[in-house]
Amino acid sequence: MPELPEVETSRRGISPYVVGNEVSKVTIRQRQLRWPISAAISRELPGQTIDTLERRAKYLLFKTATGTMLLHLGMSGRLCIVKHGTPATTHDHVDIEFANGLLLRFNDARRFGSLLWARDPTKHRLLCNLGPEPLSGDFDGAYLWQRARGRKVAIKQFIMNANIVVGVGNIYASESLFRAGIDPRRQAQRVSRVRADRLAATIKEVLAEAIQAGGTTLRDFLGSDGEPGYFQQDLRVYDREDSPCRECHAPIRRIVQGQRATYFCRRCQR
DNA sequence: ACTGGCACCTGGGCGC
DNA sequence: TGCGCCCAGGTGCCAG
Repeated sequence: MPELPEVETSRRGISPYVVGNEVSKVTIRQRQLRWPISAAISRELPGQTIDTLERRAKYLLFKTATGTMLLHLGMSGRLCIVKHGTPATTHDHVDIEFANGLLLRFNDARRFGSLLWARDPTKHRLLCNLGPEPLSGDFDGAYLWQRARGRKVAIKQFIMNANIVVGVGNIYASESLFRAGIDPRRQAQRVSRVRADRLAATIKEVLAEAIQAGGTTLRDFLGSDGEPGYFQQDLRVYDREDSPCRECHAPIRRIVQGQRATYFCRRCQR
């Protein structure tokens, strides 16, 4: 589920039901996520209004008058909006109830997600060292190329490093490298200035397209359905091992880099 | 300062 | 049908 486009899709989906509403109750069924859920969540949140719902990297930021709730979906986290009294099922770890009769439910089978409290999120240890947002003006080829000086790590792992740029997950790393025609194994420092421009552009393009596609799944958010998203049909290499490249028909290869699967076309990517 | 490897956790799919 | 194995969209932390 949660790459940056999915997190952004979730943000847009739940925003209308959350922003401007008062929290009436917090129910925590499973406190042990990636880190224990901050005790401050159930202490601070009830009685407060969610003023804004923002996203930084793959974190959702629920801002209130006294602080911010940070929510990360990890690998398997999902959010849905349901009515009060809707029975919880397996892995429904947290409910944030609102005075309007609805509640925000957090479900996370693998429990790699997290729910934390911060007075000032910009100073939080998990957020303060993050790289720029990929869709912002702060991220471009010049920046990417500059940061890659002296870096021998493979370009795929380099763009997945959140200190360099946030939000490029395993799927979109492969997809943007394919579109840029760059071999994922190439050392970061060996990507030319011109191709760094190209790569920054394809990262923005792929993420923007995926948000667009994810946006089409927003409709039945209230129904709490797990939403598949439509970007899957636009994937050119991810999860397509041995299938023909859509450009040259050579078989798509699967390799492992940093214990993660990488998919690419040997002929199209150099 | 970089890099690679491990850790956290559950569930689905596959081969036998 | 059951069991063992591998894989999964993230990312902080550790040792070298």
